[in-house]
Amino acid sequence: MLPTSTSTAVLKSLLHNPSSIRKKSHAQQLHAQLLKCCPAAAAAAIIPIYSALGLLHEALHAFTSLPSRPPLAWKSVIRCSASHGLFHRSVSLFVQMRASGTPPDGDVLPSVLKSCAALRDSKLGESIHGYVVRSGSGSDLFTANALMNMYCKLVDSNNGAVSYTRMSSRDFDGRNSRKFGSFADSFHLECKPAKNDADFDRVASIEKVRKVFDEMTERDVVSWNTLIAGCAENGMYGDALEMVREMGLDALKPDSFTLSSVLPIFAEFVDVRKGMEIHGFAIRHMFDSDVFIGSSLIHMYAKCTRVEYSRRVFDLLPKPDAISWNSIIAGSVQNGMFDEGLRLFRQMLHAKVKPMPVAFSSIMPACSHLTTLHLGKQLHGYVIRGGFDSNVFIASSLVDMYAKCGNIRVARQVFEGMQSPDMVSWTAMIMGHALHGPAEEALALFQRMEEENGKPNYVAFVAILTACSHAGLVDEAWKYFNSMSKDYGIIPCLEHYAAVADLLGRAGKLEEAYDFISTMHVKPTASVWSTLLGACRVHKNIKLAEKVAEKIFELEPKNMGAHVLMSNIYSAAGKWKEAAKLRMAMKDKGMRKQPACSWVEIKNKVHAFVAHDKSHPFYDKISEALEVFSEQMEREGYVPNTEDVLHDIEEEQKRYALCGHSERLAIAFGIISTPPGTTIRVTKNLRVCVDCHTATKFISKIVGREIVVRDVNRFHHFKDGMCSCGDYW
DNA sequence: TCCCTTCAAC
Repeated sequence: MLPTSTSTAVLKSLLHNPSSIRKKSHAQQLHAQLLKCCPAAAAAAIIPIYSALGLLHEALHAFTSLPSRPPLAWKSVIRCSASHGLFHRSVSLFVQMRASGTPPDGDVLPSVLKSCAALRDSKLGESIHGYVVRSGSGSDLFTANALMNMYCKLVDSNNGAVSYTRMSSRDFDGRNSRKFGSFADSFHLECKPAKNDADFDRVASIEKVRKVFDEMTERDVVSWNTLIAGCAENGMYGDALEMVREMGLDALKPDSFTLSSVLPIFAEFVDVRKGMEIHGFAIRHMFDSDVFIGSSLIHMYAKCTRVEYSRRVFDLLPKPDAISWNSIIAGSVQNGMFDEGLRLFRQMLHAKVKPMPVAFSSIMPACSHLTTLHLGKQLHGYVIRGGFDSNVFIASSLVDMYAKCGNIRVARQVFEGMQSPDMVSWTAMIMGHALHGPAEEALALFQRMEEENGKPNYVAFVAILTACSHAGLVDEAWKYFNSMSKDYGIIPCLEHYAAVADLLGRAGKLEEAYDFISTMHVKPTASVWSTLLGACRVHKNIKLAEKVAEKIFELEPKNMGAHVLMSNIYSAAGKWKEAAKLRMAMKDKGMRKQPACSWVEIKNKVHAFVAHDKSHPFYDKISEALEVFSEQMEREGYVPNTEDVLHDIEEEQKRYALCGHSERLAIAFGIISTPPGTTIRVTKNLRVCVDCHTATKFISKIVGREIVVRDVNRFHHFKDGMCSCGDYW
C-alpha cells in the first residue's frame, strides 16, 4: 500500500522505477495522486505503468484523455492491445500514430508485426515491412525476428491440397555432429522435394523468411527458432532439422522452443526412436516439465501409438494446462480409447481447466465412434453455451458427430448454418451423405464445393469415391478417380484405390477389381483384398475368392475376417468339408470369432445385444414382440432369406437363428421401450445381413417408425418399408 | 519478438 500522501520526490522515483509497482491498486493510487499534484502530466506518466501491468482498459482510458500523445504513450497502448489479442486495435492505433507524425521505433514495430501476423493480413504486413526498411529498423534484432515470424504466418495455409511424402524410419540416417552428439544425430532427415503448386507456394513464401534471416547482421536463438518453426509448420521438415544442426554451428543451443517445434516432425513421421532421443535430451536439460515440450511429447508418443508413454509424460507434468489436457485427450481418442478420452475430458472439467475450443473437436470423435448421440448433444450444448459454435473446427466435428451418430439432418443443419465452411467441413458433410445415402446428395454437394470452395483435397476425393462406391456408381467413380490426378494433381493413395476396388467388387466386376488391386501404385493391404473377398461372397465366385484369400493370409495369417468370410463362402456353396477345415485352422491358430453385437441407445443409456443372448432382463418381452412382428410381416409378404445362415441345419432352425440376430433384438427392444413414432438408432459391429435388412424394412412400415442402423460400413435409414441404401450395400 | 494442442479418412 502506498502512503496516502506521497511527496513529489517519491512520485518521481516511482515513475522512474515503474517495475516497483506490481499491483493494480497501487497503480490506481499513483494515478490518483498524480492527477492531484500534476494533472497535466498524469495520464502520460501512468499509461506505460498500466500497460506494463496489462491493464488495457485503464491504459486506453487514460490515453483517450490525453490532448497530445508522447511516443511512449502510443507504444504502450499499441503493445498492450497486441498482447491482449486486440490486433485490429493495435494496428489501427499504429496507423493513427503514424498519421499524428510520431516516429515509431524498434520498440513498437515487433508488436505491430505480430498483429499483422495474427490478422493474416499480408497487404498490411508488406506495407509495414516497407516502413521497417525505410525507417532503418531492419537491423533491429527484435524487429527482424518479428518480421520473420510474420512471413511464416502469412504463408498460404489456405490450400489443403498438400500431401507430403511420408517416410519410414529406415530413411533416417544418423550423422555425427561435433556439438550435440546423439541429439544432433536425430536431426538428419531427407525430405523429398515439394511436389505440387501448394508446396511451391509455401516454399516461395518461406524464401521471404529466409531472406530476412540471411540479411540479419545479428541473430539470436529466437531468430533460429522462428525460421525452424516456419519450416516445420510448412512441411519443410528436412530444412527444419538441418537448421537445428546449423544453429549448433553458430554456437547456439536448442532450447525448449526449438524442441517443441521439431518434435511434431517425429510425430508426423511416426519415428518414436528419434522422438525418444529428444525426450532424453529434454530430460537432461530439465525441459521435460515444460508444458510445451510435454504437450509435444504427448502428441508424439500418441502419434506413434505409444499412448502409455503419453500418459506417463502427462502424469509427470506439474501443472498441465488446457493444451496438455487436450493432447492427452486427443491422443487417447485417436488410439481408439474412446471411453478413456471421455473420462479424461470429465477429469479436465473437474480440475477446473477451461477446455479450449479445440478440445471439443478432439473429444467429439469419441462420441462419433461410440455412437453416443446423447453425449454428443451434451457437448453441443456446452459448445453453444461457451460461444464456440462459430469455430470452424468445432462445427466440422459437430457435423461429423451428428452424421456418425445417425442424425444426418442435424448434421446438415449445422453445416448449412456455418458462416464459412472450410475443406474439412465440406468433406465431413460429403462423407456424411456418402455414409447415409442417397449418393446424389453427396455428388451435388461435391459440385457445390468445387464452385464455392475451390479445389477439393485428397480426403474430399476419398469421400466422393466412397459415395460412388456405396451407390454402385461405377462411371462417376472413374470420372472422379481420373480427374483427381489429371485436374488436381493429387496422387491417389490407398484410400482412393480401396474405394474404387470396393466399388468394382460390389458391382460384380470381380476380375476387373482383381486386376485393379494387383496393379495399383500402392502396396495393397489386407483390408483392400478383404473388400474384394466380401464381393466374391456376394457374387459367389469361389475360385477368385480362394486366390484373394491366399493374398490376405500371406499378409496377415491371422486375419479373422478373411477366415470367417472364406469359411462362409464354402458353407454357402455347400462345401462343408472345406469350411470345417478352415474353422479347424482358426481354432489351431487360437482365433476366436468376433460375436455379432448391436447397441441401441434408450433414454441416454446404451443397451448391448449379442446374437442369441437371452440375458437381457426384458428378453421375454423382446421375443414376444419379435413374434408379433413376424406374423404381421409374413402377412405383408415377407419371406425369410436363410441364405446367410450358414450352418448345416434344418430350414426351420435357420428361421429361428435369424430371429436371434443381434440387430433384431436391439430394434425390437427399441420399439417396445420408446413412445410411438420415436426414431430407433441401432449400431452393429458387423454388416447387416440380407434377411435382417429385409425384415427391418417390413418392421419400419408396420410400426410406422424410422429405424436407423449403422453397420461397419454405412448407415441404413429404414422408413415406410424402404431403405436409404437402395438395397445396395 | 519465437515454441505446443485441433477436424475430415473403404
